[in-house]
Amino acid sequence: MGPVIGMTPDKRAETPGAEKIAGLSQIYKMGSLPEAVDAARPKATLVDSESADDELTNLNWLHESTNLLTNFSLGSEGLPIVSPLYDIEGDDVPSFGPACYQNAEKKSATSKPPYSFSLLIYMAIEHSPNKCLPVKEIYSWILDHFPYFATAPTGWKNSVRHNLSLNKCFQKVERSHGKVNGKGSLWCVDPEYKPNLIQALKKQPFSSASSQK
DNA sequence: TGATATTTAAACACCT
DNA sequence: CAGGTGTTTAAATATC
Repeated sequence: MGPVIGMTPDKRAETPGAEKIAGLSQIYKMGSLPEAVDAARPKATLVDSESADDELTNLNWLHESTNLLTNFSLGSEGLPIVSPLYDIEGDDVPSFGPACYQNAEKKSATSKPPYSFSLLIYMAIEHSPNKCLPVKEIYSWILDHFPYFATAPTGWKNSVRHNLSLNKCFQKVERSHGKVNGKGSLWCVDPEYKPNLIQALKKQPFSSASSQK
């Protein structure tokens, strides 16, 4: 049978800037492709146990973001200067300017954020204190920062999960001992692909919207 | 125009 | 058993 008979066509109509991303597609080709991907991954040294889940609403950066707003720097052309703060090479570099989405955040209050799900997930994970998040927390992060999803149809969670499973950028880390909360695994960003994601983020046209299409 | 990415929907298996 | 989680397939559409 064929359900899925075309999603409401009007959906497309209202996602102006959001579509332009194609970020990953590009990086997939230009970036240093997978190769050693399964070779050695840091495994994300799982957090000890739970300190992760607790804090996740921590939003430390959020505090700053208030200021960031002011601090926010748009590229000369409106490109999201995502990072004067981190290097693509520094594998750690925790700070990523939340400022970038701060902006998007506002616009996406009612409209779809200009980021693909992969990017959304990436941001959520990167902001967690331990760089690892269970799906549930990913949902929360997205909801917190992109209220659009609060009212969006429920399918987006499915999409998030779909992305986690499908996208090589994300790796699952099982909570081996003790299954702590007993709920699912933690997800983190494959360091190998991180640069790619960052690239994609940089490319976000923000909401150059208004003229796409 | 074809290839690839993204999004969305849905079915299913597994686990708690 | 129900609900959440994770995987997979499929189709429509956008972008390169």
